[in-house]
Amino acid sequence: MFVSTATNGIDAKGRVSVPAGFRSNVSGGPFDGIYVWPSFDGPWLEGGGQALMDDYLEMIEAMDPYDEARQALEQSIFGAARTLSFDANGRITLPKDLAEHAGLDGRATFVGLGRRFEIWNPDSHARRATSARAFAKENKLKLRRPSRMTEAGQ
Amino acid sequence: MFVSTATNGIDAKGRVSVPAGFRSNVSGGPFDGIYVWPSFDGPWLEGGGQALMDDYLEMIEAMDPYDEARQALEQSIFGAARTLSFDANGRITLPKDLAEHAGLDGRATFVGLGRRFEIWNPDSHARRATSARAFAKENKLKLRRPSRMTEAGQ
DNA sequence: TGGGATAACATGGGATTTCATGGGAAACAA
DNA sequence: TTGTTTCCCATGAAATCCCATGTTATCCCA
Repeated sequence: MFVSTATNGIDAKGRVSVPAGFRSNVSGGPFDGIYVWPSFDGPWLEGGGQALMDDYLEMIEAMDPYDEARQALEQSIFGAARTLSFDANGRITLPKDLAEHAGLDGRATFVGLGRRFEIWNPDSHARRATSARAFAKENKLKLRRPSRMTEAGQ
Repeated sequence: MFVSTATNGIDAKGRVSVPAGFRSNVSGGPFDGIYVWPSFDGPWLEGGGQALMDDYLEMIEAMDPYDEARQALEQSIFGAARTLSFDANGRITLPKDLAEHAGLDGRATFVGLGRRFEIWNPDSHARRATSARAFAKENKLKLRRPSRMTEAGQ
């Protein structure tokens, strides 16, 4: 599971260390790296490991092949994603266009979100974290165990 | 899995490099190349590796022998597909009629879509990608985990 | 429980390989 | 022949690998 938040430097070659906890979360499979793509919701990046992409593929393939929403999601997730593999020290090289989309300049903040994670400009993330806390406080009652929601049917 | 988008040049001989990530995705089998056919949905090409064709074959064979839809699919996919093998440098030679169908002129954009990929005219693809992003943003809620879709109350 | 030893992590820079691309020669077809 | 296709080699740019280093966290043992 991706948890916690860490900010690492981006060097002149565009390389940035992926937090060690994130790395151990995706290790084990044949692909030693992560998938990253621009969020279509705003100026940050979305990411995950092979397992997340497999989930997305399954979800998308459950949709009707000629559903416009399916084609848009395929394009915006799989078409936009990059496979970024780790070097010997656990770094990835962030492509310029991705760094640009997220407004990254020298530093990147990795935010663990369970099954996936996000990469933010540190300043933008600080602002967003503040409002997210307020929002979480207002909505804390929505936190329910999934099993509770399905008990009747299972 | 086919992911990410890349644009490569088509030279005077009709040769175009297949993105390295796509190549490694189809390597391993006896056929070192890809299958490509004109989309019956619009001016672009569809493609995939041996695994995709095997999947299509299985799906089609599950249909009734004289189902009109089956015959249309057989004709449009297996009948129209070409086997394009890689040269020593990972290029394929695009047949003229395929390039024409997709309006390719000097450059070709490969778009990874998970199990399959598409080949586009770069300009057409740029337009499509823009509208797809907007559409994906509006329809992201259609992405549901399959198990959740069967829950009572949803 | 202190404090030194050890390992893990993040970072920097140079060397090497891969990748995309171009063109020529040889095999083949019409 | 003439045009086409396949194979082979060359090249520049970009991505990747490899080694070195400081700093922090963890371990171990008295």
